[in-house]
Amino acid sequence: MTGSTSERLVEAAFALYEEQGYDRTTVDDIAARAGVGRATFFRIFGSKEDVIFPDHDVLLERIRTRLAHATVGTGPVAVVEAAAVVLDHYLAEGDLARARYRLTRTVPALRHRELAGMQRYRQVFGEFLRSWFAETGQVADGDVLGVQLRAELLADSIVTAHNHVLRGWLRGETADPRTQLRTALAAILDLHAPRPAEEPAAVVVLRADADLASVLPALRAAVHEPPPR
Amino acid sequence: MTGSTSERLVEAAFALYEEQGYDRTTVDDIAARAGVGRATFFRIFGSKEDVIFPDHDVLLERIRTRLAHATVGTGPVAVVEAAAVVLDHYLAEGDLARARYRLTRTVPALRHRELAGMQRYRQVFGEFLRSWFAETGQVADGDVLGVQLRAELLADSIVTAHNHVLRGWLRGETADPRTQLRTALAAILDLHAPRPAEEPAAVVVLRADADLASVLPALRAAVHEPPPR
DNA sequence: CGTGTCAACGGTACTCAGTCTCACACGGCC
DNA sequence: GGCCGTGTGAGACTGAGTACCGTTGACACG
Repeated sequence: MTGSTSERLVEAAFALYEEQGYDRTTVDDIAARAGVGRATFFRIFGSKEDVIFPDHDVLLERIRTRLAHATVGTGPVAVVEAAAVVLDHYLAEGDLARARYRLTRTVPALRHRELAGMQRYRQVFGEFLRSWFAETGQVADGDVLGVQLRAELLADSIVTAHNHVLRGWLRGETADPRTQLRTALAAILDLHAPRPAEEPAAVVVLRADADLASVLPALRAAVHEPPPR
Repeated sequence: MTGSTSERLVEAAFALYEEQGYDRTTVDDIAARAGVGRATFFRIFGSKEDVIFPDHDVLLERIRTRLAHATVGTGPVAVVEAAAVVLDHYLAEGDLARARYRLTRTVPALRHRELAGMQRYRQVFGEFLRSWFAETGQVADGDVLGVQLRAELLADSIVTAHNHVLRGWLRGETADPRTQLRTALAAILDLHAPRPAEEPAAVVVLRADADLASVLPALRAAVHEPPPR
């Protein structure tokens, strides 16, 4: 037997779901194929559906920490990179992600579970954006939509854009999903940006794989420097 | 016994879910309280969760017919009224909608079912918007986001705005939810409307995988140089 | 070396959602 | 009367998910 118990269960589940279909596969089948007891399956994965999904808790925590490091001026950067964290995870999964895609398209129960998972990402982004809008005054006090709704709307867009790009890659239609996501998110952030725009505005999205704090001073300096004549 | 079998089952289900909790209520309990057999329950409602939700199929069909009557110029009007159809349905439910709200906030299984229901509305709006965008040329051919994604984004916003207004009313915070929905949707449609004239704005997406210094020239150029007219 | 502890696992019994089948009652309809 | 479609109740059955118990094995500590 290779791999941990958890890995063997995941492999067995994916294999059986694809071979004989989700409905015709029992948890007993999966456990037997992985060489463990049925109880062990339910100890590791709470349900028959959870086996095929990534560990959302881990992913959400990574997003939260990335967003928590955002300062007043770097909200958009943090959002883009947080979304990129999730995308990168799926890209790294490769065939596993593709197999999951085939299943979620076919089995309603799995599609619903995926929806429930996505909602948690919306909430995390939404909560961040709500406080960010409030702190930075991005949304005026007398705004028609209000801070709460504007945060929800943008959070929806972020998640939807991510899923759109991801699906494109899963279908093999996208060569460079990472830049596609960044481009899309830049356009979306521009769409949601405050619109007293008579001034020429610039939305700059950077990828700071290294320490963000170390980049910020240089970035500020670069922006505030007089242009070379 | 008053009302049809279906109505009695709904009443019994709501009552028992609130009295003793969703998990501690069995379908047998509901059927017994309504004075019918267990099989009858599953004939009318497919599952234990479906009892408390409105008939989405009917509602979706109403939306589809309303959207189908839209001409090239009346897209936004159709969208607003289609959303209003749904809102009006919930408003007419009154206390029933409020009871459902209490349950969906509390019980995860019901929250997930609600999410699955909402997705269908997103799809209906999304499909309409996609063809409407394509037919009217609302979205340019060389658009960064593309017709498909733009339709998804706007569909998300419509559903989210609806839910936002509805929740506000369910919590007793809103006096006039109908006009509030129309106001919000107007603002959202404006947000997603094609930008009239190309204002001097620069969206710059950079990858700073390497040294920041190597990127700075491009950054300065983007920030300070006037955009090509 | 013996012994306590703790975590992971297997096994089993139980509840209950959901499906299916069969039998029965009721109402038209010829 | 006989016939048929429909709605219903009853009961059997599968399988997910939970709870509990006993076992094993690793790892200390004496």
